[in-house]
Amino acid sequence: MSAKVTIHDVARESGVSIKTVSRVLNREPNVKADTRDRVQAAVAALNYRPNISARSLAGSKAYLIGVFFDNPSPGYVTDVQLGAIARCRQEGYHLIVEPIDSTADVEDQVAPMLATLRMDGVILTPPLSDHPVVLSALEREGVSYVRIAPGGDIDRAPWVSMDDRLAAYEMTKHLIDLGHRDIGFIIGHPDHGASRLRHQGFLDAMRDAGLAVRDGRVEQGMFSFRSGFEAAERLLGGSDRPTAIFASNDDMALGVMAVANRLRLDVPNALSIAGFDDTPGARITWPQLTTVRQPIFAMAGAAADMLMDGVEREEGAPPPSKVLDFELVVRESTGQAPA
Amino acid sequence: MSAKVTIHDVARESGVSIKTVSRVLNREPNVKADTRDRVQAAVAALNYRPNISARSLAGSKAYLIGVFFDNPSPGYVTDVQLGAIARCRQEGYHLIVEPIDSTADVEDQVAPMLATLRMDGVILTPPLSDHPVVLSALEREGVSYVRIAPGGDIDRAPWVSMDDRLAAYEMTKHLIDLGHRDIGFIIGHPDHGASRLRHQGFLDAMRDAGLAVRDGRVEQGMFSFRSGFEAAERLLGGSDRPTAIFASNDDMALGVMAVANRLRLDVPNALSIAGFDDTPGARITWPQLTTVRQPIFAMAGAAADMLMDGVEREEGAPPPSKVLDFELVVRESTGQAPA
DNA sequence: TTGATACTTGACAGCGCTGTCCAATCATCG
DNA sequence: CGATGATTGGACAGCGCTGTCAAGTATCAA
Repeated sequence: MSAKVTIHDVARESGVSIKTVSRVLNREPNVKADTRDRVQAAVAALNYRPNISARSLAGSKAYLIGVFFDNPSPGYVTDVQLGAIARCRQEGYHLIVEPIDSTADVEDQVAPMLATLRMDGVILTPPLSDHPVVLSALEREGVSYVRIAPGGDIDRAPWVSMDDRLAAYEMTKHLIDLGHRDIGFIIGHPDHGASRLRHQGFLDAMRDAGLAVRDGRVEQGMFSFRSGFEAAERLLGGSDRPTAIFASNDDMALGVMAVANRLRLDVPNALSIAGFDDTPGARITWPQLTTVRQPIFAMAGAAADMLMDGVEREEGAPPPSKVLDFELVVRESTGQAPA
Repeated sequence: MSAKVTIHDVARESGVSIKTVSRVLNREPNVKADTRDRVQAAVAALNYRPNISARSLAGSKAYLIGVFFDNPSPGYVTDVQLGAIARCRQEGYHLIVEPIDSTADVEDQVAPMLATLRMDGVILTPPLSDHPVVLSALEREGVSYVRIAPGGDIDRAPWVSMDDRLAAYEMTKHLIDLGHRDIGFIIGHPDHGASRLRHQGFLDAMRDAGLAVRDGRVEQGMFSFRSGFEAAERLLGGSDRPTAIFASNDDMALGVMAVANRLRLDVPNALSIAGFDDTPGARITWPQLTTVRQPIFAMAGAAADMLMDGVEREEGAPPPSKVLDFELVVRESTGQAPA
């Protein structure tokens, strides 16, 4: 193990006090350019890295950002992590991941962890973005947080999102443009705020096109493959079936695809299927899924940025927020409506 | 923000010195039961949590375990994280995730991170388990690590694994028992140690059954859906095709499934398909995939345990290791060979 | 030249905890 | 009953860094 280089070594090497080294490290103003250069040279020469524990003990920053998730879609979680880390690395921050089991006592999981590890901030992923106990625990402990894709109570804290309603609207419009008139819809998990928005987007698009949503054409799902499968069985079970089904996420769309395969319905010629999220699974099927690409990577990066900037919110002003662009990904699972 | 409770508060509350509180916290011996109880009562009453930065600065433990991964299958990574965390929570440890991009300069990514954050240990997932630069960086910095499913150089450091060869052997045997004689195989990514072992298991089973592996029946894949798809096109392209295909992971098996669908080959009646890993995708298809369930969750947990125990290896003795059981998951994608 | 006003730098005191070392207390035995 | 060793508790010194505050130095107008 290489002997630990400390700030004292750097100070000695460059002939200044440790405080000045600290100033250079933290990019504080009021250091002569010449001094700064000498210190930086010493840092490089000794290959010095500040110790994060000492920094966080002495100072106010912990250089640690948490990511909380619950019962995650693996692809989503991984994307969030990658997006957040990409930003954190540049600033010397690290990412702590904390799965939360919201079927157990959430308070018991969150409170101790916040007390032991004073994180600079936490990124909340759905459905935790809307979990009241998590939010209040964070607030009580004074840990700032950013919500990804919150479903409501938008003025409570900073958030990053995309326009789920608009995305669902455009996907529905895509289907309508292909000639579909009778479209089925599968709602997402009721705990996820996005579910409502996507449903609304679907309804709005249908209304704006002057199309009726027929009875029994909207099914409740849970964002899981199985729930999509079961919803599709109900939707496609009789002889009177819709010509297209729009599922609120890819997993459920894949469930629909499985039912279609089983019923020997040709996708997309007999039935068009659309998903939402563009998870890896969307490409791991044939035909590949038409879906909406969420800017998850970018959303997480933006959330990390907000946390690291540590912008103080002014009294009365709305919290900072950011809406990123989605992208309609049209692949082979949607096509012209049958005549 | 609730005022911070420190070890001094607990000491005052329970009428002992801070050192004694520290002893109780760290389960050190030589504290009278009575004293221990008083301290624990005070800890509970004040809702005290030791500050992790102070602990790691003063002591030798950091209470931080790293998980390194590269270009991960999201399901795999998530499973590893969940498995590791389950153990870490009990001991008050936290998990730091660090994606490594092995197409860039690995040294530049690993060295600074190890220096700033003195982790107690690192869990390496494939293909990083076999990455020479990562291993030597870790060794140079004196950070202990556990490799998950290493492909070779087994005596270098502790590891956790399953018997990939045997699992592939048994899956092949399952196919043979169903009457298949002409079986195709798709090899995994050459950088993953497991690829070789799975291939070997396949060959061994064929040999033991007295079956020949025909020319052109073994294709190289890259563990991706696309590579499986392309391999399957070659395998199934002509009229002379195998009756079963065993892909080295699920993603590739799904690729095979897609080709089969496109060619209107009935699975499993005309073609049996087997995968490996039991990723979520294995169930997100129809028919569902026969595959091998890797005990990823358990392997990660075991790795975390090894790290937290911090067992010192004796000179000359082989490093600790653990081989966990796999499980053959027979679902609908494999069936009797056609007559 | 002088005082006022920047700008730079450093001394020092902790942050909250553990490791070391010593003192006090207790049990046990010849 | 004193001596011996084991058990238990506490004082104290940092771990490596940042925040505070004050001192030193350069700059400029009067």
